[in-house]
Amino acid sequence: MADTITITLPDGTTKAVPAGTPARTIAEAIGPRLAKAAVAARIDGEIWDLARPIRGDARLEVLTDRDAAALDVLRHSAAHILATAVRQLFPEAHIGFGPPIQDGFYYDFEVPRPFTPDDLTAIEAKMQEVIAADYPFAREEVDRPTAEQRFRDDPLKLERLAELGDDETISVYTDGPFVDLCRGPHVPGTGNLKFFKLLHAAGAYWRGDERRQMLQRIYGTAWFSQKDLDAYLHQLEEARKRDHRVLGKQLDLFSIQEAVGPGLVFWHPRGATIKWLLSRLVEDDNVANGYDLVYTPNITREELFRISGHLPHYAEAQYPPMAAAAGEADDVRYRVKPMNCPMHALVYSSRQRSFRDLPLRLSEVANVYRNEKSGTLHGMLRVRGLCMDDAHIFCTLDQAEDEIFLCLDQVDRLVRQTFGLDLEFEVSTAPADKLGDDATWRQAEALLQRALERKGIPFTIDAGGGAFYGPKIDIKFKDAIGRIWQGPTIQLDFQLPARFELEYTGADNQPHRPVMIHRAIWGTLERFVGCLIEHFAGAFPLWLAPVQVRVLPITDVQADTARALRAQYRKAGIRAEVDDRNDTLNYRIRDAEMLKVPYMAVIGQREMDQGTVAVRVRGAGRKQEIVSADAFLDRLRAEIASRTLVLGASA
RNA sequence: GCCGACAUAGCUCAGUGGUAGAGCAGCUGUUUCGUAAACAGCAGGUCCUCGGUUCAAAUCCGAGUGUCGGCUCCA
Repeated sequence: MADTITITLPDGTTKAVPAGTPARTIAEAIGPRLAKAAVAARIDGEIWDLARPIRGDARLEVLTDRDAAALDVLRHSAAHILATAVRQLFPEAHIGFGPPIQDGFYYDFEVPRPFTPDDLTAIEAKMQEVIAADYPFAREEVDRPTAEQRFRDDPLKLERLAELGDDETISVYTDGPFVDLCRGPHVPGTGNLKFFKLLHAAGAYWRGDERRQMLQRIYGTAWFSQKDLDAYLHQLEEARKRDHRVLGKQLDLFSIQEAVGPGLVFWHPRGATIKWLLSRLVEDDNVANGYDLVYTPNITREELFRISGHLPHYAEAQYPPMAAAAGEADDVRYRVKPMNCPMHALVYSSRQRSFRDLPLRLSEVANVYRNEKSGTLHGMLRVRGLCMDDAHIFCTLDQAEDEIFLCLDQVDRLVRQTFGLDLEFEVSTAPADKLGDDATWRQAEALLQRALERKGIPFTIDAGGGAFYGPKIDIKFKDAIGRIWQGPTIQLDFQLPARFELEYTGADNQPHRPVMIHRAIWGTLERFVGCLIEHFAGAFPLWLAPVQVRVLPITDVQADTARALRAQYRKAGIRAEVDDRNDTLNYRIRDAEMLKVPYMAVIGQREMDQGTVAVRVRGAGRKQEIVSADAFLDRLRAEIASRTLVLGASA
C-alpha cells in the first residue's frame, strides 16, 4: 500500500499527501479561509466528512456553505443535534430515522407520549446547549456485534441494522452524548449549526407503513445564514396568505359545508364563473381537435366496476352500494361512479366500430365521487366530489403514439401557454398490483416515452407509480412561489379494452382490439382552480376574473350613468358591476382592491360630461388613465380575447 | 383511517369555573365625497353536538362531528 496518495483538486492541480490524510488537512493547506468555510468534502463524487481519512488517490472538492450538497449535510447534522437534545430530555425515547428533506430535516422518535408545543420549545433550547458545546461529529466503522451492543436499547436501530448486508460498512456517528447508526456525512461539529428552527411535531408510521407503530416526528428547518432562514420563514408566511381556503372565503369563491359533508365543494357565483370558463375552454379546445362530447350517468349497477376491475382495487375508496330499484333482482346494487372510463367504453361498444372510426375521442366534463379517507381531505385540492375534464381516446396501437403526442400538445397549449406554468413530466411505470403481462407493460411504457421524446420533452421516471391498468405520464406544474402540483395526466391502457371486449373491424375484415388512452388536462376542476387561486394569489388575469370591471360613481349624481355603462359592458360580454353604495370613494376603491377586481372605472362629474371613465388598474395605485367609455370597452375585449396574464397588456 | 392540536357573532379573534366581548362586515340615519377604511346609532350568540362532574361549565372530563398540521392513501 502506497504511503503517498495523489489528490486532484477541481482546478486540475494535484497534491501528494500521506495516505490517510483527511480533507480538512488538505483544505488547511490550500488556505485558512477555505478551511474555515469548509463543511464537507466531495471525494470522487461522494460526500465525505472533512475528518475522514482518505486512503487512496482521489479527486477532492471542498464543500462550503455555497454548495447545495453542503446544506443537506448541515440538515442531516441538525437532525442528529435534535436527537441529541431529545435523548437528554426524554432518555426513554427510541430513535428511528432522521434524514434531511427539502428545506429542512426531521427525526422520528418512539416515545410514551406525543410531543407538545412546550416540549418543542424545551428541545430547541436544549439543542442550543448542544450547539454551544460544539461536540465534534466522530465517525467510526464498527463490526456487527459492536453495533448491536451499542444499539441494544434501540429496537428500531436494531431492525435497521439487521437489514444491512454483510458486505456493507456499518458506521456510527457520535456527537457528545449521542450515538447514531448512520451512513453520514456530517458537518465537523455541532457548533456548525447556527440558523435553525423546529417547526412542528406530528405522528408518522415507522417505515412509512400504516400497519406498523406510529412514531412522533419533529420537523425543523436549517440554513447557513439568518437571511436564508428568514427568507424561508417569510416564504411560509406568503404561502399561508395565498392559501386557497383563505382566499376562497375572502373572495367568496367556494365553500365546503358540514351540513352536506366534508370534501364536497359548493362553487359560489364567483368561483363558478372560473370553473365555467375553464370547462368551456377545454371543451372548445376538445371539439376543435376532433373530440366528441358525451354525457353519461352518475350512478351505475356495480357490476360495471367489477368488470373494469376498479371495485376490487379501490373498494374502500368507493361509496357503498345502494339497493336496487323496485322490480329489479334483490342482489342488484348501484354505485355512484368514481370515474368515467367504463362509461366511455360502453359508448364505444354500443355499436360496431370500424378502423375508419378510429381514433374515437370521447370527452366529458363530469362529476365523480370517491370516498377518500377523512384525513386526506384538503380544501379543494383533495375532495370527495370531483369534476374531471375527462376524455378517453380509442385507437389502434399504431395510432397511440400520435394520439399521446397530441395530448401532450393540448397540455402545452392549455396549461403552459395559457397560464405560463412551468411543466415537469414524469412517466409512471408498472405498480406491484398491476393487471396484464410484463411485455405489454414494457410496450406501453416505451410508447409513452417515445411520444415525449418526439415532442422534445425531458421527463423523469416514477418507477412503480402507474395505475393498475397501465402506465401514465403525470404532469406537474410549478406555481408562482415554486411549489409543485400534480395536474394533467395521460394514461395508456390495454386492460379495459380487453375487460370490456372492445373491438373494431380492421381493413383485413378481422376483429381487432383498440387501445385506450385516458387523459385529463385540468385534472379536476377543484384541484386546478385551487392551484390557480394560490398561483395568482386570487388576482386572476382579466379573462378569468369573476368580476372584470367595477364601475364606481363618485356621487349619486353619476349612479345612473354608471348603471348604464354596466348594462352596455354586460351586453358586450364583460363581467361588470356597479358599486354605488353609500360609502366614500376611498372605501369603495379599497374594497375593490381587496376583492382583486382587475379594473375600476371611476365616474365623476368630468367623466359623466365627457363620456369617459377614469380607469384604475388593480395593484397600480393612484395612477389612473382617462379614456372614453367605448375605447375602454374595446381595450377590455382585446385583452380578454388574448387571455393575457398581465393587466393592460392586450394582443 | 392513524397521531396531535383546535372549534366562541357573517369573518378574524379575546375571554382558565361565577350575568358572553372587540374589530371588521351587516342594517338605519347623517354625509355626496376625485383614487386603499367618513361619522353616529342599531342589531347580531344552541360558546360545534350529546353526555358527565359541579351550587355553578364557553371554561374541567368523556364520546361524536368538523377543521388544521403531519403520516398512510390518491383510479
